[in-house]
Amino acid sequence: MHAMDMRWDDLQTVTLLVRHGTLAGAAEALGVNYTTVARRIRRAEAAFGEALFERLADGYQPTDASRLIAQHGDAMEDTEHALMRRLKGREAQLSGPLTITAPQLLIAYVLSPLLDQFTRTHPQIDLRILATNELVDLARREADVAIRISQNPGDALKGLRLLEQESASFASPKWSALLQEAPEAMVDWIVYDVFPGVPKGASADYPNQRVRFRFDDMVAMAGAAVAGLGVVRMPMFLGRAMPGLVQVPVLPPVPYLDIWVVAHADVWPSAKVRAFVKPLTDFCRAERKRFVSDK
Amino acid sequence: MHAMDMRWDDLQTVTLLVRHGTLAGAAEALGVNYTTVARRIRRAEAAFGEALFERLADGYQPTDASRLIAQHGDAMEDTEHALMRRLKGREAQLSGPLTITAPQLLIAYVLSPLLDQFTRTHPQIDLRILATNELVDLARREADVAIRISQNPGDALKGLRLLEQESASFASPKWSALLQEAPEAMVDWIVYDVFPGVPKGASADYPNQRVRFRFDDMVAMAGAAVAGLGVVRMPMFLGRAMPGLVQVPVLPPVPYLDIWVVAHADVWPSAKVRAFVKPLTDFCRAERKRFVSDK
DNA sequence: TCCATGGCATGCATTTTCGCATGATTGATA
DNA sequence: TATCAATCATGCGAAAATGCATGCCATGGA
Repeated sequence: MHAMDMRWDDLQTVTLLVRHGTLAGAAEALGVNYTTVARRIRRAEAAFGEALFERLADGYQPTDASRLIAQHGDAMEDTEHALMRRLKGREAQLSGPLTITAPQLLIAYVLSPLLDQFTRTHPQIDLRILATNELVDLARREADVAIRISQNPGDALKGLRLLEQESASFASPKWSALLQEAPEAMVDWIVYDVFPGVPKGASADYPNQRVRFRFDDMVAMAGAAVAGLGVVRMPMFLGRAMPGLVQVPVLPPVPYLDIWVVAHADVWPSAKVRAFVKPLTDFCRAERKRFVSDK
Repeated sequence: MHAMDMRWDDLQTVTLLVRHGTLAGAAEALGVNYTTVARRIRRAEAAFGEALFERLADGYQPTDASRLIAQHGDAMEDTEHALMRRLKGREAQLSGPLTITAPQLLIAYVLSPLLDQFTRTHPQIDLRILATNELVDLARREADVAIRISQNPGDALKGLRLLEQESASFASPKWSALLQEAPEAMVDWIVYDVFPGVPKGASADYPNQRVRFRFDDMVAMAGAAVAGLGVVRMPMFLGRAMPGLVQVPVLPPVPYLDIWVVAHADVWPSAKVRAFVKPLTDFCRAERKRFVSDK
């Protein structure tokens, strides 16, 4: 290690190559050609006077030295993300990008009109929507705002509870008719992977119940229910909104996870976030009845 | 703030420009031409979509945004320094640069033979010596090893106490003769800025003492003493080694600050540091008598 | 008032960096 | 076993970044 003339760009490149393991992976993360990554690595190795990777057929294998670099590079990256969040939070203008994330089904069946309205009100804001059930990392600025179905906002996040909601059992009209005629018949459940087993609180009027399918995706479950494969526990709003489904009394309405809007505390004050959250809360207040059973 | 395509090099450049205030200053710190700094700043401003500096006649004045960037850039720099220390500490080979710092006078009158020997033993090590009384920042790797005159090694540093030493009063032979003949005559002190006032513990045999000069530099004080301007309290080793000075009994030998060799804990294990510290301790043990009064 | 100094902007030539195309190697797959 | 996909190395021309020289402006002192 002689010159020690280290560029921060090269530190970042080493860090990403350790993280991804291949030139192509690191290059994509950096938004450059993979040849560039290879050359920066060579330059870094020259600067340190020490090999940082073993070149193997299936990628670059980090050495102890490069792992040490990556460890510190990760810390530098965390600081960079903190900076970017702070800068985002300072923004006052209602223009430029705003990335939000929400569960696909909430967007598809509930939020679309709000998003339509929002982009009309703020044509200068470039709204990007991540419709996914994955937990996107707000600290790393994968999104600015998240609408989440959970019991609390989470670490280092600020947020508001938008809605309380209930879930109930839904199925095809055919199933509905069958249940009415023959309550003692076997009830086939289609359940969510994360809540395996027959839902708790099922009515005693239906003595025979079993789990027939376990899915990892609610879109697919709803489709299966429409196709008549069984009964699905789902949020009220979804069962009511999906054509081809009707509520069935196997599982009476029970409280379900709340719906929150959250952002990193650094980003929360940003004008664009404020401009999004305000109409969102109004919208949810107006739509509240769709989420709970009629009383 | 739109593209947000931020390079770490540019973050570093913004940070240094905030720190130094002028293009030339930041450029020197980066080792590039100042035009390059100006261009990187323009690029960063384009990336953020926001001005980061006010161009004034006497330099670049940071805005709130660039101060925020610099704050995080400083943190990233700290991480970089930590990395460099760790890498330095891992080094096993006895070649390449090693930077040490010690007080000028200690080098000039005591350590030179050791340094001579060290470079003969390790010709592959490129030894750089910062002879200064300034506290160089070992955390920022301004030096790898420091020899310091103080009571303890300091934060986050590892070290060994090399020597205990005493100080006493020294003056020119002329003063020495005068003091012997006329103890009641006025004794002129030349004192160190950091210890203003007549040194504590001065002998009662000399009733008339005053501070005649206050200096900020021991080299100059010693020179003034040789020139006969007064009496100086200085470490034993120095008074004994300086031609033209003799010890005078105004201030009997009293304990003085210890001499330590220290390094950052991350750097301490490095082979080169080990190779330097070992002969240094041996050398100091052999020279110990020069630092205390004959008993 | 004039000049020296320190700081910055701009245009041009050079150096460095980068992306693309090609070819080689490895490991998995049909 | 043959093929395909993924990965890396290398050479070449394009693009970007850099350094240098020149000129401008403000400030402060002689």
